[in-house]
Amino acid sequence: MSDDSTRAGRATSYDVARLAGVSQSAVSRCFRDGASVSPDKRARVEAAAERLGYAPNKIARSLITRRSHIIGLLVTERTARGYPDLLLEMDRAIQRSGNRMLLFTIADDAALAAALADILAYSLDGVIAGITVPLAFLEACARRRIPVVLYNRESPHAWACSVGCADNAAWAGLAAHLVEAGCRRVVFLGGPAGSSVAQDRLRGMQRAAEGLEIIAIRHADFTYAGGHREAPALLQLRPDAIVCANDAMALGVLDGCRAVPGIAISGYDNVPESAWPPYSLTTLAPPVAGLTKAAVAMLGAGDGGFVPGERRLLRATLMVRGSTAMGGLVGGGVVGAAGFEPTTLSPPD
Amino acid sequence: MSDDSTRAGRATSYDVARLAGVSQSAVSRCFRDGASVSPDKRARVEAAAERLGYAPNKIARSLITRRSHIIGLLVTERTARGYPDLLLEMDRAIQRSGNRMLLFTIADDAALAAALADILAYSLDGVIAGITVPLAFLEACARRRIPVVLYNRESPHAWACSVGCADNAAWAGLAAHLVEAGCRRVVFLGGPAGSSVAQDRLRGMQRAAEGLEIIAIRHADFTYAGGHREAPALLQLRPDAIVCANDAMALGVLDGCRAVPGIAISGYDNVPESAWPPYSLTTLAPPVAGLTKAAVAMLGAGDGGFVPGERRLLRATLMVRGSTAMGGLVGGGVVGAAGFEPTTLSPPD
DNA sequence: GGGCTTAATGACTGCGAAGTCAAATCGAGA
DNA sequence: TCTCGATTTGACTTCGCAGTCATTAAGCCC
Repeated sequence: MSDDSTRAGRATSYDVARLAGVSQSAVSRCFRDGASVSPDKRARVEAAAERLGYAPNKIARSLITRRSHIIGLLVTERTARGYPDLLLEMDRAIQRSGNRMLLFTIADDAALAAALADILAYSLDGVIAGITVPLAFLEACARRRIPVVLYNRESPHAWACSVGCADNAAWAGLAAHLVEAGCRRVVFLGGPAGSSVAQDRLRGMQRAAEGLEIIAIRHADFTYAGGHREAPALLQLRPDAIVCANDAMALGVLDGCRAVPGIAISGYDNVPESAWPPYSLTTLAPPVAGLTKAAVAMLGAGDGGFVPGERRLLRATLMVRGSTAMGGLVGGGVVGAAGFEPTTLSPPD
Repeated sequence: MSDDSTRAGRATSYDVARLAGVSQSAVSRCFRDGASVSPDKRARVEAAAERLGYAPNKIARSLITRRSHIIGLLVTERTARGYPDLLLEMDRAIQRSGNRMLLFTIADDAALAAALADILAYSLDGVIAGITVPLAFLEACARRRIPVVLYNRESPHAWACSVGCADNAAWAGLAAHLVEAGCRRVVFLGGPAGSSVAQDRLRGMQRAAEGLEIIAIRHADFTYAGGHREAPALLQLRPDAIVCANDAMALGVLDGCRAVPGIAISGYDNVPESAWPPYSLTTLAPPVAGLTKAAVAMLGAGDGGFVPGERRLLRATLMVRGSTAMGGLVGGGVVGAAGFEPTTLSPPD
């Protein structure tokens, strides 16, 4: 056949209008809600659209509606690699809100600057930032009325909303648990200096360290390899417990300390691996599904509008496992295999 | 101040033109390459743009240039969760090509249909599919000249390109290694029935099984939990080796078999965890960075054009580790800790 | 059947930039 | 100083669709 459907490129609303014998306006009305079209006209239009494989061009539409239905997610490369479930849950929540997710994994300052410029250039419908962004960017978003939700960090600007994790109770629970397990001397293995969540977690532990003595604070890079490298130095401090700022490091520390039993080790994030038998890592579990849902909801993308400056806190829970059992870590064998359901997960920098 | 930069919304090229005392055309020319503008006029325009915080609206631009500079990535939820480095490497490669990545994680057929519709509706500049897509979609892309690259799967349509992993040599290497380790009776733990990579890997192993007897083929769901669940049944078959279609399952099997030493276990993907001491998993390593780079390059997004129907194969390598050492797995202690550099990774369904 | 409200309809404009084209400007060579 | 080619320049059109508005048709009550 040589009808319009075989030509290159896609059909436009004018093509459909011509084929259906109606105006372009009528076609447009058939593809958006709230417009009134007579049943027979709608049928004709839909038949023509079907025949031409027509669907409205969302780029063109967004130019006039000023809504792209695209939401940007800003994360560091480390977060993208270490917390796959975060990306997955975000995309799920964003899809459920009727939008799509444009991913910006940030490697360095240049990449961040480019990403922020693109967010404005594409005039996205909203941004979720799992990374610390410059104040000037928030100001630009405020001026352009672009909703912003900061993930796991507080907002320095009245425009941006934020979601975070209320983990004081969980930290207190961990501290009590460690005391009960007979620990006194604790080493805290923190994250990179620039990371705001690393700071939050250090403070969280410090506030909770009732009955414990934090004999040292050391730093690694939030990775398994970093924790593993740090293990010997940590052992030299002769601690009863090593509290790590995230699971990846804790797992590395744990593997680096297997030769020395009797040390309790904990993490933060509750990544899937922490539940695996060789680790059975005690950890603090942020409610990632809830946080992502809340973040997307606060953007006001699906339904209501964006309410600037809101802050939402969800409670973290303590997951006690074998790595802090009486007498410390069990030697590496199977330690009470339980469920390995895809657990919840994690927060970014 | 009450200049234009304080008003809501962003400045347009007309605003800049007015402020600079030039035409909109001139402003436009200043922000794209290949156009000639006199130096002083360019300076005036840039000053005005700076003052107004102007940058071209990429949505509006894409309407007329027909290039959105957005590339879609289609993956299953399982892939998104299990292979974070794949997403990361993809986004890196896409960013380097001057584009952005729109992520489509697919949960079910409805989500797939919606995603494919959106890919057409947003008229993306290209699609990389790490999931099997309907032939009709490829036809639609061909008609609209939308570049498509299939990741880890062959194309059923002359339009789409594909990248894949040449792993016959690696499979042969694994088989030889197992024979040398004294293995004869092999059980293959495959993936879900619908997965094309699961089938590829089964066939890869079958072709290579020189000197080995595949005494059984069983199936799990590509997850750690699935492998762990399957372990007891596998052990009942009294195999010398268990060859798994991916690392996640292999790690689960390994943890489920620790009580029974002397069984070689291998995986496929070389995920970071496979290098961790308690696992030290022998595995086949696909060149993920190379595959992602190739996929993006074949889209022709950065420079040249898209050449339909190309196929690119990159070689996988065998990573021999402790899990297939003489006499099988070592009991769970530290097994030769080596480097834990973020290893390469993995392929989707 | 007249006057009324409500629904349906199409011509037209605008979103914000890029591309086209002809006019204007500039330089260099004769 | 004049002419010819090359560079600048701005008016105008285009991309595809949604929204505005005035017009027409349809229902409805008395």
